[in-house]
Amino acid sequence: MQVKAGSDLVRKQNRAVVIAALRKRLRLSRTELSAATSLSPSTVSAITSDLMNENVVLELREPDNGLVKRGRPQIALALNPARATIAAVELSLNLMSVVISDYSGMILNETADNFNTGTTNSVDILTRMTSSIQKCMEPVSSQLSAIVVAVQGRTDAEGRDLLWSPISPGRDVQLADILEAEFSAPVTIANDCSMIAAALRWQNAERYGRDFLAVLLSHGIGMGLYLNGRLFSGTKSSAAEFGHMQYKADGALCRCGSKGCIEAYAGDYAIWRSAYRLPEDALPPADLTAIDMRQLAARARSTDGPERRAYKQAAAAIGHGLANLFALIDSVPVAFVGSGTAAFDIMEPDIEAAIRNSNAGAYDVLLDFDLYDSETPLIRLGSIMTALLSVDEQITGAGETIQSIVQTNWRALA
Amino acid sequence: MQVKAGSDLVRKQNRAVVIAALRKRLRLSRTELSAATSLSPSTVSAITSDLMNENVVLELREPDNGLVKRGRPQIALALNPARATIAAVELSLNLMSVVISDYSGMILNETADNFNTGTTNSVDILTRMTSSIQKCMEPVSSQLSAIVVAVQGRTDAEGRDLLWSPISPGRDVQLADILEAEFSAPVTIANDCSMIAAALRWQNAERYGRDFLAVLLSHGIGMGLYLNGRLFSGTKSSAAEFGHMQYKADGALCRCGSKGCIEAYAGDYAIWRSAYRLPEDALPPADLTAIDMRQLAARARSTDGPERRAYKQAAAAIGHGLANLFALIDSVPVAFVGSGTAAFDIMEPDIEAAIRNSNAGAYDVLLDFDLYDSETPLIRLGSIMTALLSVDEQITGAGETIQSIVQTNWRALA
DNA sequence: CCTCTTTAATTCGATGCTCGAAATAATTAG
DNA sequence: CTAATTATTTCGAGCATCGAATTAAAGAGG
Repeated sequence: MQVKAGSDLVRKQNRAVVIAALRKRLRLSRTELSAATSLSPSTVSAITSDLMNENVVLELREPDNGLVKRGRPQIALALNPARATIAAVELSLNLMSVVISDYSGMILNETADNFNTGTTNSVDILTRMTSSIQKCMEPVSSQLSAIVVAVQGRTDAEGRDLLWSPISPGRDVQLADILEAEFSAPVTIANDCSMIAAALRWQNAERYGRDFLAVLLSHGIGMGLYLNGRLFSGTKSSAAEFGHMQYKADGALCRCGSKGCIEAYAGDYAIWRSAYRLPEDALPPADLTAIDMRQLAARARSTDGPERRAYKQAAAAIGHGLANLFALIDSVPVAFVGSGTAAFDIMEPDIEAAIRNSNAGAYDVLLDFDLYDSETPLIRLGSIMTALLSVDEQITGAGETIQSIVQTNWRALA
Repeated sequence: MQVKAGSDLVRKQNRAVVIAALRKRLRLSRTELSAATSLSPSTVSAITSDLMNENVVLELREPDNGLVKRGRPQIALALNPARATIAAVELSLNLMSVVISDYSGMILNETADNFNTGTTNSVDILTRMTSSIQKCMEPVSSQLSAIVVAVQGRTDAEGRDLLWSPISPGRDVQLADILEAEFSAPVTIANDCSMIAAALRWQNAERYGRDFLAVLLSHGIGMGLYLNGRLFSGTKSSAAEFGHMQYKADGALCRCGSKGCIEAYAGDYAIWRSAYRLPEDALPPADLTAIDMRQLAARARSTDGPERRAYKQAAAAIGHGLANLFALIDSVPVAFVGSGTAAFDIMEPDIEAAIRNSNAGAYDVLLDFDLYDSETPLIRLGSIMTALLSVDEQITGAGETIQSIVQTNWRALA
């Protein structure tokens, strides 16, 4: 049920509003903050004065922005870069990368560690991760305030444990607990596709404001989904396992061990397997390169052979999944991300056909696709922003929540 | 982005908390309210005094509850039944029923109107609906404060238009606008399965608190879903069209016009069609009775013939849909509702098998099913509660929303 | 160089909210 | 009839926002 409110929560909320405005617009005077937040100048004054005492916000006096104006000049405020330091870790197939950023989002240092993730047990991965972070922090003389680990695979709903990952044999690894003990900073374990979606939203709030879908087309198939301006996740795990919705009962073998998953038709390895007419229950080697796939796509474009059929089947599987998803949430803009987008031209017609041919197609279905060929920068941006926003939360005084008094219309059953 | 807060919103929130407590527990003294809401006695005093002036709350002096205690006796407060009157309308196949309730939830009057919905156009249905409501309001000398119409079919996301319904040929009927003009009360058009879910949640908050699923097994297949304590709906429509997720590409013909929907295998008409080996693209007459279906189920139980195969196929389709849904949201408790539950014993093993055989089954999947044979009382309860809670919203001062300051963990990308 | 105008930011008093403590009200116990 | 007990209201303190008045810091102009 809803919970009581007090004036302290009002302050927290308005502090959060001010910080969010600065996070988004980088430098704002008090007057501009007042306009942006619709708080009165006096309130902005009070809040920013607090925040300056807490070293969260700085006055930038230096740069006369050029235009000379009548009247007292505005003093720009900005988030204090030195207020906090965060780490964004990406763990993907055979690669662990670490980025350190200050509170303003500026990157201070980065490292990459290549090793065979498939043959490394979870204890060793953790050891590598802590030492990577430590190494990356060496030139930075400060403590970490937040760590976000973006990982291919399924995490628990609270973002603490890595339940399963295709890149490593470990299961139920309590990453967050261990890293928190090591760095005494709050740690979040996030699904990589969630971070992609977070990045898109940050980059382009216009287009990816409330509802959209990011689909990662790569060795495997992943998804990040925003609904109502919130990242969607499962009740117990990160879920949103688009790639593991079932396309065909008792169908092709998937990396996850089940049969018939969408990924088992649309992942790089699946397209490869199908193009080379390998048996559906065989897992081909995991070391397909982007070049291999580009050659495959080229052959699919040039001749109507098994390669093209493989891509068409992949498209049908993806379209089937989207149709089913749209049956549940209605159609939303979709951003396809990753190396698989290089062959999107081959697949698009069949993806569209599958959607139009389903129930979703009976309504004014929106087929609004964007392509982003590389996922890495998005995962990085999403992780950094997630970490920074979690620091913002700590600063505004997290923990409690003001519930929405009045939820939209009849969705309100308290 | 988040929006600023002021002390007026604190009051609104706390009023809402007080009203919600009274709505749930019916009669509470100020002391008990203070304990239930964790507001101080002084604040409860101030708020209840306001609410009594607004005729929202009444003091109940009469009933000495029996137990004699030391000290000043508590005065029970309750919602004032006379404060508002609401109408709950159910529009289903060949039946339109209306219930009038007072602000305390007591039913004041009800009517039912049987007619052939399939051959009635939307204008006539609307005429019948307004006159039904008027007739039902005749003995009640008051104005309506809210109307909820529960209807089989797809509504728009704001609950205003009926986009499509299997029971009537009309499309995009602007029910809410027209009824609001007629009764000058806020109107919500809701999907019937959403109302079923709302009722279950109200009835049993213990079990159906945060996350659960209601699946209607009847002539068609519908779903109502709560996630995070909120009713789930699509971005543009009520969506959540479980029955119209695709089970087999290019499969059996569905009422909705598409092919291969879950409903086209698991709806009563589909089971019947399959049991009688009618062609998959034929729509059998829509007048199957519960008795017909019970006989079919009996035959399926007694002999291993086409009837049993029909039910097993229905179960596979339902299990497939649940598995795909669980891939997205993780497994949740499921309440199966409606006449189809009478044959649930035949289907359960195959439903379970389909789920376990999918990716969802690889995790600690929860198979937690409940049966409710009749949907009508649930739809009624859900509609009444939805209407009452919308009146509560009007009273607490709806419109504005205090956003959650701090959203859980990293789901926060503002 | 001094004053006026203009715009930014702060200060101050008013108002609204919750809360704790004290006061008041309405009972039973004896 | 008085004391004890429990419920509710009243009152002052504390905190937050806001509008108006004040102070601060520039450019414009003679």
